[in-house]
Amino acid sequence: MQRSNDSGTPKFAAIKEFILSQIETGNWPEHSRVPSEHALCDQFAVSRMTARRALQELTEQGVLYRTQGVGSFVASPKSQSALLEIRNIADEIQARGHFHSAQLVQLTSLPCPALVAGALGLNRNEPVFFSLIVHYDNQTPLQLEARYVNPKMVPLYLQQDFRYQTPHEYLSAVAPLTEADHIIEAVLPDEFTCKHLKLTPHEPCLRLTRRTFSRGGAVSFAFLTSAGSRYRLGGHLNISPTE
Amino acid sequence: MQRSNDSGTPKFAAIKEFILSQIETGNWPEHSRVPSEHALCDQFAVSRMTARRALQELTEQGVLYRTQGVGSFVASPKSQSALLEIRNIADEIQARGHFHSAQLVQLTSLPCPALVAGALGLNRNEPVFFSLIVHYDNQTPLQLEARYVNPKMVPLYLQQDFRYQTPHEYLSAVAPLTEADHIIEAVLPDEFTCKHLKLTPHEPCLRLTRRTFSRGGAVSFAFLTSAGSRYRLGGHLNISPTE
DNA sequence: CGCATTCACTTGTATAGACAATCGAGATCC
DNA sequence: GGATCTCGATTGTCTATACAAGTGAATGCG
Repeated sequence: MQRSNDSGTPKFAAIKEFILSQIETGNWPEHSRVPSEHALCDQFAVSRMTARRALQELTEQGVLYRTQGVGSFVASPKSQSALLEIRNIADEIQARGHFHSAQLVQLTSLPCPALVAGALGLNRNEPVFFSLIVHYDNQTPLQLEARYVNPKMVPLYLQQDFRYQTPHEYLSAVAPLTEADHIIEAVLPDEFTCKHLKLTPHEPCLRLTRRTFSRGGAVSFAFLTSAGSRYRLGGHLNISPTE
Repeated sequence: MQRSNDSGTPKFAAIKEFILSQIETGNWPEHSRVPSEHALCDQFAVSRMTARRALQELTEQGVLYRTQGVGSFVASPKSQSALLEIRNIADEIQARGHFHSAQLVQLTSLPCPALVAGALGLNRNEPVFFSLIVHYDNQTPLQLEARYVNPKMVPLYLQQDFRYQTPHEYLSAVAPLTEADHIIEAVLPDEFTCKHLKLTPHEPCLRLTRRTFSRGGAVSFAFLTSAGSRYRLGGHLNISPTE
């Protein structure tokens, strides 16, 4: 194929990355003008259709907005929720101007419970990695994250230090997310959850059960319990009751 | 512009509509093969780039899936939750093989509460339509739907009989959905909700607050409270805590 | 039979050019 | 000054073509 380099990266993808990097570093602030299709043609020595494709895809992802006869511009960062992005709780908390910290309660290998075995495609009692973390927003406990991880997909999971990097961050790096299941429930916290989130047993909680997949198969199965807070759902979603 | 007709419809859009119509009428069932780019070129007398664009956009919308070297195929209808589908609770219940019924508790015009006024872009105490409905799955109450509707967008709302047609069905018909906000919370039911959903005050509930828009502006603002059930979230979503 | 090779078909990336539609700014006219 | 016109810049649609890359089926060989 006609490629700008030997790394296998298509040219339009290289242009997208360039534009995204300019936005991320703050060089191109919100609502600032992005080079026109013609300018990108010159800059990257590509045809207009290729430059156009980069701008087009970024527009579909909500990174840019374009107006015929005027130009292309950087969109508001908040609408940049790409396709299968699952946000990192640390990023969320920092985006609100707060301080995120995490307390590692448990990090171990244990025999796989039946329910988890089914979800991750493992055999019952086969070893599975497990982490239990409390996420704090400033000094307030916000979320209890119980996560089972498939050792075949992520063999070095137990060696990580999750006080400095969330499991989500680490897993995103080693096993890029391709798919996810979600179930959301309203539950009352058990004694253990009450203790870690400093709740009373009558405060309702949202529990999000999330199973993530990467190219090779099921990666992790997580229970994210949050103190009765409100969550905004965005993106293209459908919501259906389960049996 | 080079156009296949004088209606102002671009050629690629005409091809998309053709493909969608074949799928909707059942002519092209799930997983069946869609004409190749080359075949569409001949059929519509367009260049390959134009035929390709139609297939491409339908793929991005989840209507088709394509594999290099193999072909393009009709995707599963369930993943056709494409852009902004919000399911109808009656359809959901019937999809589970159960019987849906609805009890109309209240249907009236009332002065707009402040919170609703902001959400719908109305003035405080200006009249707003309000409906309160209990949805049953077989004989079990499943969801309490409290909905405020913008009279400017849907002037005939109060004339409908919501025992036979859900508000969602009616609104979809008269004001096609273009956008929606969602907030999900875990709450304990108030006395009124307990009564209608036959709950005890200690059973946690999921409350989905949904604001819908059509082309002309905000259409409705609904509070959907469900007895502690589990909800499956699908589609491309992001979930973020609110302030 | 089992295996590798070849080949046709399909999708993916890219080019160079054309005309259409829209907008904004500057020039022109009254 | 204010309204109108023109024109350049920019994005939107489309063509015709080329080569790359993946798949699957047919073919040929040992």
